[in-house]
Amino acid sequence: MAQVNQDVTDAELAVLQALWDGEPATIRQLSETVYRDGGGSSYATVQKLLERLEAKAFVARDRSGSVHVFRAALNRDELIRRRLRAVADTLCGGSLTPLLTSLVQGEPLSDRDLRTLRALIDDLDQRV
Amino acid sequence: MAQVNQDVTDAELAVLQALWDGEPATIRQLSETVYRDGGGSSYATVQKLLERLEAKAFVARDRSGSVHVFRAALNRDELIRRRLRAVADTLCGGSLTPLLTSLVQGEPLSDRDLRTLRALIDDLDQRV
DNA sequence: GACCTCTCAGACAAGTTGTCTTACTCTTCA
DNA sequence: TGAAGAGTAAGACAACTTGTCTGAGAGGTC
Repeated sequence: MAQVNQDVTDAELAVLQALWDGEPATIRQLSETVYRDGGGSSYATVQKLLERLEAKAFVARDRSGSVHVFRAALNRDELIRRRLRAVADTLCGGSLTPLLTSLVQGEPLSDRDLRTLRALIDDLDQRV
Repeated sequence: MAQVNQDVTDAELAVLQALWDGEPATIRQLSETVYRDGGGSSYATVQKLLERLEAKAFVARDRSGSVHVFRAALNRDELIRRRLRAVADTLCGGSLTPLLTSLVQGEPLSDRDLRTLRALIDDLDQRV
């Protein structure tokens, strides 16, 4: 099985962001959003990026109309989770706990963040 | 300013891991650790990887002896933090909070993790 | 002074990534 | 009906990254 790189590159991410905001959209709409400043073949570039994103199943393409319509098949939270897992896999033997402690200890959290976090944990406790 | 890629590649990480375990070490020692299975020019490979790591200030080189000795200038926790920050920057506008909530909500945490986390937060609360 | 082990500098192929070109297919409408 | 315009499909391309390797030269040691 030809293993494609299961992540999103910068240019691909720009297209995804546009889909997260406006979806669903055609290539033309996306190329106008992403490459606002014009620039010759931006259409073809977006087309290629969408093709690659589709190959990774990160966008879905509706071929039913005469003009294809694209929508994101991966939302921001899923992408975050994917990248966190990648960090855990390469640096923590797959465990997510070190990431948690790093986040809580490392950077100073605002009161608001602390409260949110505590609420989340209380919630989890209840559910047990 | 020629911006070097401020991350660690897979091969570089293998060398770093060896330094985290055994440090400090010479190129020869490292190449024997990292490329246990032998393989011709592993020495030169490790040498190049260390050169690149040094350029990024992720390892420090002691040139005082006739044989250079290397040690890690970046530990695992710092690398974790760096990667988390990269995720936050590209996907959350720099905020780390979405990462936290993703971790707490996304994957089921063990009782042990929950307790650790709660203790960490209590600790932070006290300090305020 | 021959030999060994270093360091240093750079070459290299393979892969990735962003962009562009070309060829072809559909619609649409005069 | 058929020419024009807009779309899709496929692949070429340069620039860059990454892992590996080569060759030249320096410095000990016996």
